[in-house]
Order: sequence, then structure tokens, then C-alpha cells
Amino acid sequence: MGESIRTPQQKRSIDKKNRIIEAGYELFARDGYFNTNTAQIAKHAGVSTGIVYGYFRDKRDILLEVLSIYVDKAFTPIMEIFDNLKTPLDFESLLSTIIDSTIEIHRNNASIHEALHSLTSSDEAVGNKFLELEKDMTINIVDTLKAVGYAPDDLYERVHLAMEMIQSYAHECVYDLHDYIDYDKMRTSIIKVLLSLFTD
Amino acid sequence: MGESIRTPQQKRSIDKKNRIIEAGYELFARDGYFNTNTAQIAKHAGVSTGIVYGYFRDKRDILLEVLSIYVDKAFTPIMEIFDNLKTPLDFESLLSTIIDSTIEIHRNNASIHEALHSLTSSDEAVGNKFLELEKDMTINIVDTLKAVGYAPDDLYERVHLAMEMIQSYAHECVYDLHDYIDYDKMRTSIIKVLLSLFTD
Amino acid sequence: MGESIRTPQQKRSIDKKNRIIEAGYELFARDGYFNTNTAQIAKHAGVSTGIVYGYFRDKRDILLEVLSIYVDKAFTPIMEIFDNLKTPLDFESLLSTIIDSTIEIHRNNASIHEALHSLTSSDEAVGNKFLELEKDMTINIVDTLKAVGYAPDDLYERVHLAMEMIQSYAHECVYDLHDYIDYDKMRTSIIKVLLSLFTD
Amino acid sequence: MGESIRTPQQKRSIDKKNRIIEAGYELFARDGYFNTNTAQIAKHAGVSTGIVYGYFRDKRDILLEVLSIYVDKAFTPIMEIFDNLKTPLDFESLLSTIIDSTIEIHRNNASIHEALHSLTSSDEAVGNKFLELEKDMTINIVDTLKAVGYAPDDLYERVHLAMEMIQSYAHECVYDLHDYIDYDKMRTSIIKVLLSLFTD
DNA sequence: AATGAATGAGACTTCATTCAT
DNA sequence: CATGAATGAAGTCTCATTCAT
Repeated sequence: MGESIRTPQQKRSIDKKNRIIEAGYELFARDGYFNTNTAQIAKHAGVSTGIVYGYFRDKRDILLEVLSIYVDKAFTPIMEIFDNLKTPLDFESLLSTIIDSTIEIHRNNASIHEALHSLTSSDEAVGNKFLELEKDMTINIVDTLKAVGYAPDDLYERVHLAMEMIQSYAHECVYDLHDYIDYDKMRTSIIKVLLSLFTD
Repeated sequence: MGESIRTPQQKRSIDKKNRIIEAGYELFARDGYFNTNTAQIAKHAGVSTGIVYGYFRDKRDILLEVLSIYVDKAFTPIMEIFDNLKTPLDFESLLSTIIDSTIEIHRNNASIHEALHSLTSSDEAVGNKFLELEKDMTINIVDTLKAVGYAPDDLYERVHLAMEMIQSYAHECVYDLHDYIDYDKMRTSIIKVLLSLFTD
Repeated sequence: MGESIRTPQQKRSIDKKNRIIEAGYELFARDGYFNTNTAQIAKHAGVSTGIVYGYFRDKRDILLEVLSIYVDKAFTPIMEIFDNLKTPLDFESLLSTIIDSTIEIHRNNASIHEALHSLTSSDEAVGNKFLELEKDMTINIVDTLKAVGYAPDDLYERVHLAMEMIQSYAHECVYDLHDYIDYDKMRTSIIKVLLSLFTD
Repeated sequence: MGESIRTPQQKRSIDKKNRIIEAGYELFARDGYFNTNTAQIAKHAGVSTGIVYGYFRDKRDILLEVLSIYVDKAFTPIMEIFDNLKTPLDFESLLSTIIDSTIEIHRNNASIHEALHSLTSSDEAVGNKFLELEKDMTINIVDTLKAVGYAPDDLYERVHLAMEMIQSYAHECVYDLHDYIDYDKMRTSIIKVLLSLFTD
């Protein structure tokens, strides 16, 4: 009855908890959440099955921690770009920076993104976390743009749209999914389109 | 090892196979692939558990058929628009038609789309089918546009990009995910952007 | 989700369900509920672990069925004595018959009684079933006695008391627990006491 | 295999051992033996899990100590009544005193009694301890009665019987189990019956 | 071709006990 | 003596698939 999930204080324990999260991260990314079992996570982390339940309520709890870490990884680099924004705005170079960064994020995290995002439909908390991520990014970007004096009426919509385009481009780019697509040409198209989007 | 997955010839059997696929479709859409078991599918289809394995190699085989049907449903309406394309091209009204149609498709199939698409990362065949769908649509649209005399250098890229934007818009629109987004305003933005994309 | 617990219709299946109950009965009686696991029950019944969950919701559900059967076994013989009650009442021979019958019941079911009764404190449903058993017996006996014209003011109390004495005597008698007790002498004492109880 | 269950000498250690027993007592009473785990006991006692095995061989060993304490609690008050017995015997008031005392014991210890007694069937040592308790009480009472000059032939049987009736009455009385029973009326019946039992 | 009972591997989780510190 | 993290065997239950009828 409400027996305690360990909140590790000591260095060794923190390492162990992190090793479990790391193992979850890797296995979920490689095989997906449903194709990974707790025994595999424990083994991959080099711990016993039992201790997993010392640090996590259940398997899903590991998922949530993995998700949390992923969200940070995905969020931070883009936000840093906006934190260091220089005026006057040079949209074209800003876009280029963002696209590069997004591609880089995808390159490093594509598998886990897929594995986690695929749970959106069957796990509400996961879905909400992704929504929250999108929302936070959009609002942050909108606020930053407003702060530098760019404030058209439909800014939320434009930013959101731009983010989705860039993300979906980065995703395809990393996986090089379609042989009929020249991703460099596509990049040019996207930048052109986005410039037109942010130009009244 | 007498492999003997039935290819049903008689009317009753065809019905039965289709009923199973239909049941899979509905249950996967409602509960997701991993939360649906074969007994439920059989029951929902009004057949015995055993006979499911008369028509399908395994559970995944049902998935593949469901996927096939979904792909048709998603593909056909858009293709019909292009089959009936009238010259001279009126891009703006064409876009509007496509957006409406895509939203309509999403409205009717959002759940199954999510359920199936979430398997993309863990099941290669599913992933490939989605890629194929995108490819077929892109190529088809490109061919049609070329046939009516619209043939810029980077047409594949533009079409692909446009498709993704529209799909992602339709998805969000149907689920109404973000309270900070005004989906009508967004629609206006998208149309504007896409017009600029297809205008040299 | 509410997948169905089989209610077996066919002869073979009924046998199988009963074999599982029987196995539960024997193992619970021998080793106790907590020291018996589902695998053992399945093995003892000669079935697979899986099918146990085809017939029963969970392990406790087996317990409840075992309990139900035990209650019938314990209830029926005593009730039959009262169904065949002859007037005028000969209390002494009636008591003797009841005591013999109760001892007989205990001889055949002492272990399962202990195993089940020991769950009274940790499982409310089990506790209630035992209460119900006592209540039913008491009320039935009271009604029968009233029907033959024996109706003192505190009949419920007297009957209940008598039942408990007889049961506790039968229990000890069967186990021959105390070497310092002569169970024949004790029987005489009990009969004497009970006669005085039912004599105004 | 240096067996080394500590027999604590120092004051602090004795406290610690007692605190563990006390914790076991409370948790077994509240949740039952099988629903209590050693971590809970340790936590409740304010000690570490590990040290529990410094003072006790295993979980069952705690049980045995708890049982021992319970037996004392249940035994002592009744024995005191007999230690202070005054001649000439006034059976009626003696009975009344004993019944009150037994009810009081039950009121304070009903939960732990249930929890421990329920183990009778699956743990021989526990069973024997309860038998021993009954035996000690019976013999003690018999000896005391003989000492004051009451020595019928079947005294053991009568005393044992009386004890059981009173205990079972006290149990029901405390739990107020049966709505069809008036426990005051029942008390009168019992006293009447017991008087007749001890009157030749 | 059809049924649905049956199988059994394997998933998740708990907990008495041990052990490094 | 003491800690509490760690172990891993064992328990409950699920479900894709098979098989007797």
C-alpha cells in the first residue's frame, strides 16, 4: 500500500536510476515500447529485475521518464536559438539555423521520437506531453518574436505551421525516405515558402 | 508444412474474411493494435477464434489487410480530385477542394490512421506501406500536373511539401488539439503559403 | 475488457471446470489458500495454467466456488435432519443425531473448513458467506422448531448457541486435540447442557 | 553457518527488538500476516529492513513472538480472576466476571486474534501454541477449582466446554455479527446453561 | 470449413532475504 | 550493530496460436 518509490540520494543510486532510464531509452528506441520488457531493461542496465520496481512504479513509469528526457532534448536546442536571437531579424538565416538544428535533433533522436510519439494514441499522458511540447515551443517562439517587434495578427498560426513543416522536413531528411525527393531542393522550397509566410 | 492460408472463393467465405478485416479495422481504430486481441476480433466479426487462422497467417496479417484498406480509403478521394482536374488550373480552388477532402478523410479515419501510423516505427512493412502511399500520391499528382502543363523543376518536392502541410493541418483541425490556434486563420495562412509555393 | 469467463455447456468442459474446483478444494485443504498457486491447481487438475483463467476470473474466484461447494456440503446434511423431523420432538435423540452428523461433516471436511474459515478475516466475501451459512442454518432450524410448536422467546439465541457448541465439539472431537479431554464424557456433558438449554 | 540471531543485551537493542514485535503485532492485526511484508514492519518499527534479520531468523519468527505476546495478553486476565478466587464459590458472579473479562479481551485483541488464529491450519507451531493456550487455561482453572473443593469427575470437559462457549460468545458479541441475535438475551441463556453445567 | 476449448510461453510485479558499505 | 539498496525466485495472469471434434 503506497510503499515508496525510491528517490535516490546517493551517487551510486542516481547512476543506477539513470542507467535504467538510459536502458529504457535505448530499447524503446530500438524495439519500441511494447516490444521491450522489464527484464530486458534491467539486463541492459545491468541491474536485477526487482530493483527496477524500486525506482519506478511500473514499466510505464519508465516510459514517462524517458519521455521527459526526450522532450528536454528536443526542446532545448531550439529554444537556445531564440534565446540568443539578434535584432534586426534576419529571417532567412534564422530559418536556416533552425532547420539545421532540427535536423540535428532528429538525427540523434529519431528512433526514440518515433517510439514515443507512436504511443500518443494509446496513452493520454504521452499524448498530452507531446501537445505540451508543441504548445511550449510555439508560445515561446511567439513571445520571442513579439519581443523583437514582429507581431502580426495570426502569429501563433504561422509559427505553428512553420514548426510542423520544419519538423516534418527534418524527419524525412534524416530517414531519406523518398528516393524521388531531392532534399536539398526541398529545403530551398521550404525556406522560400516560409519566408513568404512570414512576409506580409 | 502445408501452408494453407485460404484464398476464399465462395461468397460466404469472402464475407467472413471481410468481416474479420472489418472487425480488425474497428477494434484497432478504437483500442489500438496492441490492445486488441484475436479473440476480440473474432467475436466482433461473429466468427470463431480458430477460423481467423484459416484466413490469416497471424494477427499481423490482419493488420496488413486493414492497412491496405485504409490506404485505399485515404488515397482514392484525393486521386479522384486529380482525375477530374479541369484546365485551366485554378490553384486556389483546387487547394481548397483538396483541403476539404483531406479534412473529411481525417474526420472519418483519424483513429485508424493513428493506430496504424503508430506502428510505423516497430513494423517495417507498415512503415513501407505508408511511404508507398505517400509516394503513389505524390507521383500521381505530379504526373497529373505535368499533364496539364505545369512542370517546374522541383515539382516532386513542392507537391510532397504541400501534401504534408495539408495533412498535418487536417489532422490538427479534426482533433482541435491546440487551444491557441484558430484553425480558420491557419487555413488562410496555409492557402496563402501554398499559392506562393506553386507560383514562380 | 470484460472478456467472457466460460460457462461450460458441454460435458467435457463441465468436467474440466469441476476438476479445477476439485483440485482447488484438495490443495486449499491440504496447504491453505496462500500456499497454493494457480500452477499447482492446474497441474493437480491435469489442465494448463491458461485454461484456469478460461473458467475463473482469478485465483480468488476458484476460492469462492470451493467455498460455495463446501457450504453446501456443510449445510445440507443438517438441514435434512430437520426436514425429516418427526413430532413429538424427542430432543435427546435429535441432539444425538445432529451431533453425529456434525462430527461426520467435520471428519470429511475439517481441513477445507479450516483453510476457508481462516480467510474470514482477510476476505470480506468469505467472511460474509460463513455468516450467511450460520444465519441460514439458524433461521431454518428456528422455523422448523416453531412449526412443530416449539417457540420460546429467545429461540434464535438458543439455537445459535447450541449450533456453536456442537460445531466446536465436533471440531475438537475429529482432531482429538486435547489429550486431557475425554470426548465421550464431553459429549455427555454437552447433551446434558443442551437439554437444559431447551427446557424451560 | 554461524547462526547468529542476536539475543540483545543492551537496552537500546531490546527496545529495537520489541519495536519490531510491536510493529508486527499492529500490522498483522490490521492487515493480516500474508498482507504484511517485512519492509512495512521495519518501517513501522522505525528500523532498517536489514536489521530485522539481526533479531529474527525470518518473517515467521516475528510471527511467533507476536503470538507469544498475544497469548500472554489473552491468558493473564482470566488467570488473575482465578488467582483471586474467593470461597465459597459464587458460580453466577464468577461466570459474569469471566464473561466480562473475556469480552474485554476480545474487544482489545479481536483483530490480532483473528489474524493469528487464521494461521492455525497452515502453520503447525501456531496451531500448537493455541492448543497449549487452551490447555494451560483449562488445567489452571481445573486446578483452582479443585483447590477450592469443586471436583466432579468430568471437570476438564466441563471447563473446556464452558471456555469455548464463553469465547465464542465474546467473539460474536464484539463483532455484533448477527442481526437476528440479541446478545443480552444470549448472555442470559449462556449463564443459565453454564450454571446447569456446573450444577450436579 | 468451422468451432472454441486448450495450450504454454512469457509478461509484469512482489517480497523474503542478503550484502556492500 | 545498522542501513537500505539489491537480488532473483516465484506468483498471477494474458494471449497468439493450435487442435480435437
